[in-house]
Amino acid sequence: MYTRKIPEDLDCGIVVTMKVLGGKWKACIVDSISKGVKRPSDLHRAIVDASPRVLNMQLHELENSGIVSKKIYPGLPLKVEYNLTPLGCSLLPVIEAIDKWGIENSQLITHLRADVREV
Amino acid sequence: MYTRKIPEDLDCGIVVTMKVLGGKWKACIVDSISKGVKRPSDLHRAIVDASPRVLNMQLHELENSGIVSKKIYPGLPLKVEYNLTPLGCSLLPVIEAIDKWGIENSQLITHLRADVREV
DNA sequence: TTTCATAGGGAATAATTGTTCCCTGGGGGA
DNA sequence: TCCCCCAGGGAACAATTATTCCCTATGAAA
Repeated sequence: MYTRKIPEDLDCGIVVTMKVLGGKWKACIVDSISKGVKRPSDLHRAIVDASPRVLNMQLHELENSGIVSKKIYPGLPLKVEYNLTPLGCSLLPVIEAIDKWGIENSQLITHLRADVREV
Repeated sequence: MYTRKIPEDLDCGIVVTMKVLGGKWKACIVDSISKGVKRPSDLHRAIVDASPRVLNMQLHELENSGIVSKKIYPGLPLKVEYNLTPLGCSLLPVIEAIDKWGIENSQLITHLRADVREV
């Protein structure tokens, strides 16, 4: 188990949401699941840029934040499915707002591409 | 200058927005500025948990993403003021959605406090 | 004249997060 | 039998991000 060394205050809504959604691919995962991509292997194929390992870890974190639920179908071949919980669904408008802004402004920040943080 | 080693694809709106808003305190900074806390020293006092150094760095990054603009008043004593640009204002609904979700659900995830990432 | 406030940067280091590589174990096709 | 599918974890390491400490400079107050 890993224990944070630096405490976080969860007074601020922003910090709370970011804690749940802050991982590199979490919002993408939730988004994909909401669009019907529910099985781990499908998610891997849908989000190619994410390494499979992180995807699994972040799925697990989302599960234990109560955002997604995991359903294991008995029998072989193995079948696992992730679904949004009601709490997860309540995140959708937030994610949509984030996605929308990004799409609308993707040109504006093209110059931010790789190597900013200069000076 | 720092150059990312791992490329990012900016095709996904979520990734774009997170690039702009992803720093630990950026959303809080934008939020504060929108509420009238515009001078660096006031921001430091408003967001106590952030170390002053990061606050400066993130302000600078926000500036060069075009989210905030910096106004330097000539003369002494020194006076600097940050304001939201129109682009920055367009982020407000997004931030508000994030904040709202977090506030509404802060109790639900209290058990996520410090030490998750178990197993 | 020491101390505080203003605004901020450099450098080193710590903390966090993500990646890579490799392994478990069973089913099924060539 | 060899290889790929499924679902997933351990360990070590690389990359990123944040913190800490200490520095610049000027004005004003104690």
